[in-house]
Amino acid sequence: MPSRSGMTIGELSRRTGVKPTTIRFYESVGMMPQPPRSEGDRRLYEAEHLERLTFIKHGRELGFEMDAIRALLDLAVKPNTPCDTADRIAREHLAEVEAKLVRLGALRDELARMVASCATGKVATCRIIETLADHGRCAHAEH
Amino acid sequence: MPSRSGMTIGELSRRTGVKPTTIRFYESVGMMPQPPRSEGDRRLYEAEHLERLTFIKHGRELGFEMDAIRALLDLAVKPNTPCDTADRIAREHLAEVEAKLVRLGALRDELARMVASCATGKVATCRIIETLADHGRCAHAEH
DNA sequence: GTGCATCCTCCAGTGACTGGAGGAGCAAGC
DNA sequence: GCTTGCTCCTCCAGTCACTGGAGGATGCAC
Repeated sequence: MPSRSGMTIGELSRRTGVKPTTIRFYESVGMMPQPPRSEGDRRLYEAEHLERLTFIKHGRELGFEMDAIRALLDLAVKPNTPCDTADRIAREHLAEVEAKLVRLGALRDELARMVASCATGKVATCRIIETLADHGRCAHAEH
Repeated sequence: MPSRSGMTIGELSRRTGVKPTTIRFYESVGMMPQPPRSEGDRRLYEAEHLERLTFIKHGRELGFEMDAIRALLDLAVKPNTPCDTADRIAREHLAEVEAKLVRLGALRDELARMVASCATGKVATCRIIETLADHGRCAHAEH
């Protein structure tokens, strides 16, 4: 079954939610292959491109860096290698995400505290400014 | 009480944990003032610079964008204005942070699920690759 | 006076895009 | 056939918040 038509970059964009400029960018950095072109020099994409772009998009949404996604894509196309590498990449990323969650949680508490204690008075007594200026008054974990 | 000596950029760096290059960068974009120089053209910082840089650093750690910090710094130096603006900035940021926390939590769950379900077999049966490739199998909230 | 650390400026690079200029292709309506 | 308006093309510059290197000057201890 040969490809009947292929979709334009706009259609691929609509189906994946990735902007045309970004798709072209992915092509330019080798994350997406150069697709065949129409007579009028337009990119024509097939289902395989849709899949690959979905993979990339999903990876980016999960916060993977492009290098990590590249590695995962390499693995994805040779299905008989053991998946230790994919596992390691995901595990490392999970650790990072968990650390970030802790940080961000502390951050939210600090901000909530700041907002709550601002009695909408003058800046001179505003805790938001104080909290940022004064280290001693800071409830943030990492100093 | 006039300033006795002033510290070098290296010392300021050590005390704040902000790299010299970054301090110079902050100066170049107007976030930090141009400090007086020594005879040998070195930057000499005083306590006020330490405070301001701490303010900036703290703001960045809390995830404020540089424009927001600039706005807060402007407020901080004129203490008689009402702090509605500072309050608004913090409130907006708090909302963003809370949204981010939710997203990141979902992400962690997804990643944990991915890692847990990888039976260290072959890539062909590895859920990490699957999860990234296949939209249907995805537990992630935003599609 | 001789190392060596620190400092200086300037400039280019990073990641992951984004947007604009300037032009060509294409489909629909008149 | 012609015009309108959208999509597409390439190329290039800009974004944010830094980071790092080149090439040279300064400062200080031994």
